[in-house]
Amino acid sequence: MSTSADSATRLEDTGHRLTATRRAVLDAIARSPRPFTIEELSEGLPDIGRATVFRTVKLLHELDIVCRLPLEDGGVRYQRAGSGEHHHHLICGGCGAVAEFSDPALDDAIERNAAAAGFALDAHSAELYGRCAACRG
Amino acid sequence: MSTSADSATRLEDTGHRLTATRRAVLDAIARSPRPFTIEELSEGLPDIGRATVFRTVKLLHELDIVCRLPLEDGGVRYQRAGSGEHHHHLICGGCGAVAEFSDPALDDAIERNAAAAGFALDAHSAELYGRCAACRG
DNA sequence: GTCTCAATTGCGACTGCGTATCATGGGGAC
DNA sequence: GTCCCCATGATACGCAGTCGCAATTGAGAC
Repeated sequence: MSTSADSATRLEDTGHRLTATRRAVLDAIARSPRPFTIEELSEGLPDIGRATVFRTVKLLHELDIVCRLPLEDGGVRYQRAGSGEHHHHLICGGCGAVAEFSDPALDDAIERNAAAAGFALDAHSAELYGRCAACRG
Repeated sequence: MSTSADSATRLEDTGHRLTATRRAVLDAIARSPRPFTIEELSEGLPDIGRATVFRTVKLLHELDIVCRLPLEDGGVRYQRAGSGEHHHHLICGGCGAVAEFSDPALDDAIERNAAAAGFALDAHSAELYGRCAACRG
């Protein structure tokens, strides 16, 4: 699990300033128990401008400190990146919980299909939507 | 390959009216050689209101007549649904070409991971981003 | 410490995509 | 033809995200 302090280090290591504002955003993200929207994050940080929250989350996404979750309805939420490793998401439509998983077989299948079509793969996304065990009860 | 006429039939079969406006939208989509944005479609149909184009494409998407392509940059394009069967997309970042493929191994991997996490799967998406053979030349 | 300068911030205006409202028009069952 | 209701167009609106710019601030140089 990456901490707010780890993320701060990553920011500095990549040549970005570690400002009080960014610390506050990182802490708010670290405290968030579940995937958040920019709006929610911004509400919890009333002294920080909305544009800055957008800019900061965008930066954190570029640094793989947070990951972006495209939702089934077209909306977007963000979440701390667990390990930094490549992974996919299972998103519960009931409670919004997100589980991460990685599976070499899945990645293999993706690469095989890209190669078969003559594509050089840059990136891919795979999101699974359903109901978690708790929401099926 | 589904045609504009097939789509018209599907519209009527599902209890929707086949109006001149909808025919025009279906024809414009059938004529589109590559994935289109609502904006592009609307430009080609100057006599049809923008809201109507949005409404019509949304309806066609619900009927699986067109499919929605989320792009790497967060944008969205649409495309005639090829077969109506379940499939995934390879999207070229160079020329915008989209190739469809389906792969039971990929779907198996997805279902296996959902089951392992205790999720009941409703839907999933898998988009692959890269460069097609022509754009790599 | 303090100087300095580029990175960062906040504000507010702005853009773009998509939706809601509502009066008008047109399809098709009868 | 009549009637009802779906579909349409125009426009206003809402929302997410970005831009421009002036003011602020971090952090290395000294």
